[in-house]
Amino acid sequence: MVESTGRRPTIYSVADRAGVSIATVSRVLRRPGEVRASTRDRVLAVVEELGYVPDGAARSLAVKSHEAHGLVLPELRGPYYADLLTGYEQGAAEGGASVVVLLTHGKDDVDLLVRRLAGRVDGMVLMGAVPVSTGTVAAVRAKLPVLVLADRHQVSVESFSTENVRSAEQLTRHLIDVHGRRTLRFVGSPEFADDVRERYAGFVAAHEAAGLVPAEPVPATFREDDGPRVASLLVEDGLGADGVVCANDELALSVMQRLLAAGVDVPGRISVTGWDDVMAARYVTPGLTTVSQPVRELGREVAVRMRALLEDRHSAPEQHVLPTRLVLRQSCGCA
Amino acid sequence: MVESTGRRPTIYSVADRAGVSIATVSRVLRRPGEVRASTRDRVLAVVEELGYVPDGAARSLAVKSHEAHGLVLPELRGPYYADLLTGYEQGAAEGGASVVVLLTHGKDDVDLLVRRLAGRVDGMVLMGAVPVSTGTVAAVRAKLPVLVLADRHQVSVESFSTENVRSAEQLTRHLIDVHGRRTLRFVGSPEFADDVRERYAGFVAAHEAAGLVPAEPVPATFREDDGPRVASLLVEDGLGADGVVCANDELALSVMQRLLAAGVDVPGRISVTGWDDVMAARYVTPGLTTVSQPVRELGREVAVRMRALLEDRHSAPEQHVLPTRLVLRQSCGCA
DNA sequence: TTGTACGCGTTATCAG
DNA sequence: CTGATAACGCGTACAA
Repeated sequence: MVESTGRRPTIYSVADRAGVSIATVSRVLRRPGEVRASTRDRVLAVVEELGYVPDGAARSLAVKSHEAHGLVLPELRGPYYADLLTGYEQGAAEGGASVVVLLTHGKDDVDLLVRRLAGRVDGMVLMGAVPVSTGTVAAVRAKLPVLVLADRHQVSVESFSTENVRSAEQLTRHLIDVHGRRTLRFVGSPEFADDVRERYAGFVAAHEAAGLVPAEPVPATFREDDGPRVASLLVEDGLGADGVVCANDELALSVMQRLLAAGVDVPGRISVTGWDDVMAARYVTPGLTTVSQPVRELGREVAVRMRALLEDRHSAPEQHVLPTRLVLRQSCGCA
Repeated sequence: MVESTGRRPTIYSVADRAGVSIATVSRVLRRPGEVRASTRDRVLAVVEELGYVPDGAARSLAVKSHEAHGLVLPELRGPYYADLLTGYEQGAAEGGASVVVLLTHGKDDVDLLVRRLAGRVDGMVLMGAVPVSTGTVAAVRAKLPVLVLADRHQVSVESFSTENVRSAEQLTRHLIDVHGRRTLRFVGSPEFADDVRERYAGFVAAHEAAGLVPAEPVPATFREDDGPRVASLLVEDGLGADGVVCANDELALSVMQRLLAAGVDVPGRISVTGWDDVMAARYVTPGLTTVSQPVRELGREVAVRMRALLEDRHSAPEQHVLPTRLVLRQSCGCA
């Protein structure tokens, strides 16, 4: 086989030019110790000269590994997913794998894309909120290790998440016990995502523990846009509530801003809390009381676990839950 | 429970089970129209039954395309990179390509990783701020199309960026003309990144146009941590300055918070401006005056351009510059 | 309409 | 220490 006319040098081009076989070129790159120094230097010189880089696809085919993980997220707004990706990428990189990101928002053929992705990676991480059919998940699981995040609906599949119920209970309890709140509202749609469901469960638990009756949740997505609607709903309601537990910070910030704009005293008249501890939470006035999740660490741990799974595919599915941390600022009533 | 066996079905398994040749299986998947309906259905049934997904590596090898682009970023903090990635992923997906993300922060072998990545993708996007040697860039460029972002140092390589000089000049001018500021300071290290350099250039230009002498920049990275240092520096300085133009919002928010905490009136005594328009900018008090960049659109346009480059590799390098928008809030002195 | 056979670029085994 | 060669799984001329 002679040099192909293609512009990209192959292992054959290098071998030819260095006067060795392709086996030697491969060895020089993978196990330099097994090659005589003089030969090695000659080959490396040619590699450098030609700018040779092994083709990843061919390599993957030969070693039977894509050296890549798939990470499927709904979107990338807010710090949560970005931090997750950051942590995951680090953990994956430590194992020599790169990360292929698939964002599902705005795509109408998610199932197809996920299936296709399954053919290019060694393992796949699925955010619980991504709109993918159980059939597709099953098909992918049959091919490679799958880890699901922030969704523990199915116990059969291994999952990671941050603690929600107890944190939400602790937060709600704080509002009730420390700040004497009695008519709290929860903002967010529990049926929307598993973590919201758990946060509401904690909200309910705190009420029951205090002998109070929890109110029905005020439906809202994770978008800031819902803030105004919720805020005016609270105001029109004659402000029957004296505290608002929001499913995330975007919602909380937006609601709080509207309340303040309407002349409502926060936290004097009403407490507001969020979830996530975004950057804005510590810059607004009053500072937003919220819950901080170790998202970056979560991402890294997920990656590490994925690497372990790739080594030994027969370990039983585990359910991992990482602890969160309550961040008390001023919006709840704390000094 | 379905388990991943590690031995995935291949095109041969499907062909065998369906009683056809692999060519037919391949055709059914790629050009269904060329196959008789009955045969097609039989094959598809087996595909479904076995959960067959074509191996991406083998496919790439055969079609000579990785169907993937590389995106190399320093990190993922703040909304900039996340938005960029979001836009790019969308644009790439429209062309059927996935995105492999490489984060360089904290890695000490960036050049190696970038070279390796070059073997797994069809094109590569490099953020100007990533610490990669010119030699590596040259080597990668020899293999595949490379697009550089927010760095126009080398005209030979095609680049994308958002407008900096004129926007910074306009912003500075606003502080001078509208708010009567005379002793402005620029916070950020021009030598750190190309876009910071350009923003400082605009800062200088506005001064010259107004017959003022621009002060030397106050060195600072993009990190929030530098805020306190800069703020106390300004205060200790007897607050010789009546305005601070920061290289980005993180810096501005941090500086502003410290100034306010020290009892300094913002914007009464001193104006503060940022760059990027992060979420916190519209929630703080006073609202942060800043510059908004169409980052998402930028990402998408870069992806579209990359796809064009992949079609026709012989177009001359272009320098693309997207317009930005000045966002006036209260921290500059506006009502 | 369907099947055969070869090429894609690398790794790894086994002789030499 | 080095070389020849067989996989790896898929797409596709070319034949039938």
